[in-house]
Amino acid sequence: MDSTEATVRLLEAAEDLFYAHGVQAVGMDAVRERSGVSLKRLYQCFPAKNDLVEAYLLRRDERWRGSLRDFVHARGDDPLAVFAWLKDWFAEPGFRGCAFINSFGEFGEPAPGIAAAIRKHKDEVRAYLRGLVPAEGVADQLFALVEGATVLAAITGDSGEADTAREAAKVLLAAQTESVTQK
Amino acid sequence: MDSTEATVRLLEAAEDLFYAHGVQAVGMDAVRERSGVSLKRLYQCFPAKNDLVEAYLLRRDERWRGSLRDFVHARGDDPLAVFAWLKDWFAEPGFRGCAFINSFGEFGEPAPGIAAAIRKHKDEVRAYLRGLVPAEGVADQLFALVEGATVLAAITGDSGEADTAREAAKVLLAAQTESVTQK
DNA sequence: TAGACTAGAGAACGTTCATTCTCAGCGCCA
DNA sequence: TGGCGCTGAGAATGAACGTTCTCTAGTCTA
Repeated sequence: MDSTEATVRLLEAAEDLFYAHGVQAVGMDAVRERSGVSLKRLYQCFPAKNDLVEAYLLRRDERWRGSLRDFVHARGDDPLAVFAWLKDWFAEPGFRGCAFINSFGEFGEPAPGIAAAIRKHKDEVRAYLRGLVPAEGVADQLFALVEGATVLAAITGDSGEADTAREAAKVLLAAQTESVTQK
Repeated sequence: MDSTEATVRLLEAAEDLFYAHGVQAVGMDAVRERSGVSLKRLYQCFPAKNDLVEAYLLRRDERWRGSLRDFVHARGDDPLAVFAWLKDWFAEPGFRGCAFINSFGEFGEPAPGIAAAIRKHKDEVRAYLRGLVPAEGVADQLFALVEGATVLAAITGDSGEADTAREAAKVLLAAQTESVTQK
């Protein structure tokens, strides 16, 4: 096993474990066991746990947004498709809310790299929604709905939160169209 | 110092510390130091840290909702006042997001009492909003906005998220009125 | 084939922290 | 006054865990 394969296996193990149980609850030994990579190699690839956490977040950000983007793009970049994607996500077996919000909660004073990764994710999602919705204000409103629905679905375990948010988004998008038409 | 005063001082210290730094980052010794209550007494009042955490959450829930309720009631129970209150909250010096969402993130598998306290808080807030807004669907939409704005304000540090959510709420409430009027 | 480097397995170290124990002091009741 | 029980201070315990170290064995090169 070369170093790049070890890195990938570590990141996959870390994502599974960190997302499922929380970062603090998972020891480096658990990552070693699940990845099949020795501790020595682990610390060669990631000199400290914080580095692994940061890499986990950056990787998850890419994959999460990629999945959303592909799904929505296949539906003609309809902003409402975002909420259909959310509903699928909420209903997945291991769904435990937003990894970035959870990490934010876990670390009172996060290491700088971790804090940056969390903010980066939210910034990127916001930028993506702004690209999807002409009016910037409305994009930000949808963003708040997305975050709220995610948090509530995680806590209540009810994927129907996506439908509630979708209904709200529909009204907000229609109101935007009207105000544009009136001008 | 009798036992009830010790309990109050412990809860106040716990709230300050747990909210500011996260539950896991605060040791029982820090609670002892801040409260001025001896470790022995601490463990008499709360046999384990989880009990203290649970009591902290239940107490914070009461106080948080009380503050919101009073503020909104003083403004004629206008649902939009909720977002004015949020904005004030977001701008407070020590604001670090929703204690319940943060705790949810901290504990991958929370102790039963803690999980129950988190769910209770969200259930109570939802019920409160439903009392404030006639249409149940719209109340739930506002709830998602509240949660989303809180999470984003915590991560970005921008209390303006409250305004974004308020604008969205205004549109949603107006749309509700229209649909009622049309009937 | 000898020697140098490397990897893996797992022991070891040092720290943190929840929880419990010890001990000395002090009020309270006979 | 003399013991009894409770208290606070803080040491002790035991576990978890991030990180490093040791040792053994294999592999590649000259």
